[in-house]
Amino acid sequence: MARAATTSDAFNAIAEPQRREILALLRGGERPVTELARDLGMSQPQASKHLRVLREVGLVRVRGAGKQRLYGLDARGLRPVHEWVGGFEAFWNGTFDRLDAYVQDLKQDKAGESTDDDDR
Amino acid sequence: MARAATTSDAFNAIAEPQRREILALLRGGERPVTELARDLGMSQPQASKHLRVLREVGLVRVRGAGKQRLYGLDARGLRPVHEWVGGFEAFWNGTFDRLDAYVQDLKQDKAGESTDDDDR
DNA sequence: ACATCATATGCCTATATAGGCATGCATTGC
DNA sequence: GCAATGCATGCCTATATAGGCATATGATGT
Repeated sequence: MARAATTSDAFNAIAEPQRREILALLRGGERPVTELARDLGMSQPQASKHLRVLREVGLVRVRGAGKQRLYGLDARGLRPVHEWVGGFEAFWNGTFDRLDAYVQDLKQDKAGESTDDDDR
Repeated sequence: MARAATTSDAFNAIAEPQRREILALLRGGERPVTELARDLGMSQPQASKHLRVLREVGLVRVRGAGKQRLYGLDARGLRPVHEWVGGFEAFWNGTFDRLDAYVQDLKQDKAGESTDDDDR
């Protein structure tokens, strides 16, 4: 099987750096495709394709403004991502540093190998 | 070109649901591959492969404990992700609701087209 | 040294992505 | 209606992923 579709998830959608850049740019307000493409140094088709992905996962919205199509941010879909990742905050904070705990173990292991069944 | 490597980024690494589950499980402490595989209903080789990706992006660490290899969480790499996504918090909060703002514009645009150069 | 248990790798397949390019489609203005 | 502008799509390629399966590699105990 291949990787999950980029459109399956906000997680997958934002895995692509350029899409992240697009989203970042859109914080400044709505923009037409061409402008995004120019500012990010990508081709118009590429921008359109990335925007399509972002639209399919609901991170972006379009509205036609005459000849143009203005893309706007809809960040609500990022909330679950933020929450999921936030669930690990304690672990990089040092507050609940599981890492330290086992870096200790690591050092002890240098001396005598322990079975460490207590950590399972 | 293909998608960026899963190992290129924490963003890419966590795009895969099973890898997210692994990370979540590891919050409970270190675990050997087999156990992870069993608990998540995946094959041992698959677990090993996912763990390899997680290890390559630094989200996970291994330490040999006799015959076993205990995998432990190293969430520090998730911090940048959290921060990036957090940069959008104002936009799903309603605090700085760009979406509302432009729904307003939408209505106004019905009447008179504005050049919007102020928003660039 | 050997059998055993725990993991890592290799190989094969199906899928689809990002990107380049050309072109279709839509809206506007003349 | 027609030309022009703004975007979306289609087509082609290279790449590599997730997963299944078999097997190599590693460490342990006897």
